[in-house]
Amino acid sequence: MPIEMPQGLPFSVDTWSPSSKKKRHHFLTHAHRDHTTGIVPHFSFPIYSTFLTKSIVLQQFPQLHDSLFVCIEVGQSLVVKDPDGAFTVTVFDAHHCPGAVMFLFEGYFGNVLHTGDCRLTPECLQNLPEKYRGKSGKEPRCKLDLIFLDCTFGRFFQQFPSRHSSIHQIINCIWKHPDAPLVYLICNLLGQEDILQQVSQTFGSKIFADESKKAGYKALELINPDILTQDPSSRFHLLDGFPKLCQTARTLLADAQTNFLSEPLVIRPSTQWYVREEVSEIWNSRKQIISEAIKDQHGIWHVCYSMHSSKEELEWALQILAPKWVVSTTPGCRAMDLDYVKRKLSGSSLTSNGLIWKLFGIAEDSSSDLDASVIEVSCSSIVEAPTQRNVNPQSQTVKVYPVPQEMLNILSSSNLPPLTLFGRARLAIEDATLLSEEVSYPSTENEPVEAVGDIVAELSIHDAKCKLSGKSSVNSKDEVHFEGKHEKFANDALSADVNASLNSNGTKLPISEIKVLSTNNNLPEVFNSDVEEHVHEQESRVKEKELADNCKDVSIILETHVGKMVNNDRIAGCSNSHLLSVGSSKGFNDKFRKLYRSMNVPVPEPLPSLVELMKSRKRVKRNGYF
DNA sequence: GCGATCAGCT
DNA sequence: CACAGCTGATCGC
Repeated sequence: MPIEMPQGLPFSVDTWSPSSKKKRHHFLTHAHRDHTTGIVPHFSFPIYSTFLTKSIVLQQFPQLHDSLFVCIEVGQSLVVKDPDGAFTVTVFDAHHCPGAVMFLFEGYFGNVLHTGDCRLTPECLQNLPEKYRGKSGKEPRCKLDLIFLDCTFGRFFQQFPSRHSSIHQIINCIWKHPDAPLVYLICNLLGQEDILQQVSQTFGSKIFADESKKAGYKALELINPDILTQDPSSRFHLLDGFPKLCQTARTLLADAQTNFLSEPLVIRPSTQWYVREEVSEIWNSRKQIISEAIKDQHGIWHVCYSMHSSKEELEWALQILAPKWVVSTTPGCRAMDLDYVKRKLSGSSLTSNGLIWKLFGIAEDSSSDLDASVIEVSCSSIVEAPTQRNVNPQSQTVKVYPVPQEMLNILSSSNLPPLTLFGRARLAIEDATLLSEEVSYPSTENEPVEAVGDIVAELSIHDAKCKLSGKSSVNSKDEVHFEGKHEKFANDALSADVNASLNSNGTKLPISEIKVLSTNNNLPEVFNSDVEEHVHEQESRVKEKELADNCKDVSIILETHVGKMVNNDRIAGCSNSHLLSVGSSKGFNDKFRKLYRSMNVPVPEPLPSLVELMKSRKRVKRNGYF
């Protein structure tokens, strides 16, 4: 659940509302629906995202136009020019779902990392610039001023298996049930493609996906079309988790019984079942790592598959990054549950961090006494979701640790919307005066912005007289003019919005000028000595590089005003470049061994039925010879 | 009628 | 409390 950025930041991340539309730059971390809610009525140029995220979003919302997006890939940096000062944004893999990234912003506002939704694995952290990572218990050379952190499971103590391990558990579950004639996989979320790919690869079979339920796996068709089949005789079926999964599972099992068939397998890779109180309590009391699939009373096999970090992973990441300030991007003030945040607050170093006050639009004034007592801050959900009905402003109260006196004054003066320290930035930026506010920010104590990555492009945003012209391509350094009745635009919705912007902004619209400054291959360094991880890292680099190459010249993106740019081949080529040929028996054993080695797990025993078959073949041979 | 928003469900 | 996403009800234009 994304949150609005504080008024001191010139950009929005994953929010599409009238207030975030007033920001000058818009970033999209990934294409899950809860991060694109409102994008159709409240989009605004430019939207920065990866090529893959853009492609999925355009598929979901055909009303949007390709030219709204500026593609930026993992490992790349952009220098974005802004009236308040240029800032650099660098993109890192968020290990959440295909196309999902974290954004690191470095500029006059300080150094801000927005994780989007993420699984902050060691590998994920290693990709961040070295200066922001503390090593061997030491603090990093350069501290992040602020992290917007995905605290979805910040209250969940249970360790999550790695995604590799989760997929292995699924494969093992199937392996252990050779008699199951059908295997139903509830995997139609963006982010579960790896499961289907690995299952398909391991068992040498494509996965049946019902054409009538196409809406559920549209993104999958874009990312891994090769592993799907329309042939219902496949042993593997994609199953929709909705509606009433328990009932569906029971029906499938009962049908098999009626027809004297072996039980089918219904496998649900998800974290949801494990985080339910009754289940999580059992796991916590057992102090066991979730290492295999579990069957519930409905006959559904659950595998813990998480696209978000556990509390443990978050604590570990914060220890490494040692940020000055943490804001949860998830509701419920969950950053407050993190030990790092609690320690930080009790350390009461808040007054020294004037930069943060400015970001949140709070003047740093004379009285800087610290009130060492614990205070209660009203944490009304009405600010978080102003459009929600039936909300009780008094419903939530959180404990906050020592807080500066001026903060107390501000909170009690009540002319500002409630703000939860460290819990959640929830600032209704209703008065858009922030853009015109003359606030001079001190330069950060940190070193000057440095560009990291493959491509450094410069983007300058300025107000340009808006003429609609029929130009279908834009060269870099060209100013973009719009003229007349926008007949060259293939998409009516965009055109409508251009008109809307013209009206509301008095014929002015911010236009970007993009200039590619340089290209180099300085991808972020890797310092881990673990060879396996390093190899994996290299593979994902190759993938990233391929994607990056596809978007090398940022101006290309702007040249695609007309016609759709959703290029299935290109995307398929990227994601499947390392895919083994499905269904091929040639060199199967080797590939299996490689697959399992790559997952760092023992190679499983062959299927009992296969062993039986091999034995019988040997018997036949023997009988033939003698 | 259409689109936005929300509750409910898994 | 608790993924992400779908469906259907409701509201407002």
